[in-house]
Amino acid sequence: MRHSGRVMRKTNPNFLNGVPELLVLQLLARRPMYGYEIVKAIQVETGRTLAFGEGCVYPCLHWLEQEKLLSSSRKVVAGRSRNYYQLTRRGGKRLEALTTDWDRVTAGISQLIRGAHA
Amino acid sequence: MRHSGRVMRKTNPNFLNGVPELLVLQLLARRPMYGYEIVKAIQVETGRTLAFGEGCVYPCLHWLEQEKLLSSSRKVVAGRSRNYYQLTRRGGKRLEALTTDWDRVTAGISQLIRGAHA
DNA sequence: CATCATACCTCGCACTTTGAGGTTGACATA
DNA sequence: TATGTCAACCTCAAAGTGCGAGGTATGATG
Repeated sequence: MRHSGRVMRKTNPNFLNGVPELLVLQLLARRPMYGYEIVKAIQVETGRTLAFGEGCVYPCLHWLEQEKLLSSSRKVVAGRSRNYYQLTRRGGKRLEALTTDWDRVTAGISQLIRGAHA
Repeated sequence: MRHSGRVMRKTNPNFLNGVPELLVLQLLARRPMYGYEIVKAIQVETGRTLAFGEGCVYPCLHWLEQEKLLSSSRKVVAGRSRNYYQLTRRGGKRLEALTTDWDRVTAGISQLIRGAHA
């Protein structure tokens, strides 16, 4: 992910890296969530396979918001202040694109692993 | 991949990174190949989805050999000097492990993407 | 003989994640 | 009321990774 406002990668899609971005967008497509919640959700919903730390997720959220893929709103729930993030329309499109990319990448790798009957 | 002889990562498996290592080992499990050939093979056999450059593959090969996961032997074919790499027994075990990891990771991510009916 | 493709290699840069740190406020318990 | 613990946010240095561009040398093609 280009936290520093860089360009899109040319050859390989941002994957094999940008996974956190995909997961965050996917989770937020279901319902608005706040950062801390997302960190936990990634652990739980991947069956403990993945665990991206806060130091990864928070910067990711900030960058996504800056890019207008997410919008945020502070809410106080149960005496706690939370910053809820929500998918924008652009974010939705982005999610679609990333999901397609992910599918292509895994398909490609599977193809090679399975022995490439091509 | 730990080109600098580092330790295994604690949380997330080396994937979403170590993909090149997986692909290289997998290709060599089929038959011995030389570096340049591997670079091209990855492009072709993933259906142009992935393209790891020589600057990625060569260091990877060197590291794998150093770790005794591969062995190499120079051969002259068609007037060209080629360095053929071959999987060692250790390399085979490593490949099994990495494949398992890869399956777990993709399963985890798919689970989250598909909506986690857990 | 110039140019291209093969075949090997290395390095620096940019990017990403890790892991550990810090802050604030709520709530429990002793 | 002190202590601790969790929720919730945040940041940063360090380590890991791949990209892209560089470089060498040989053989084939025109």
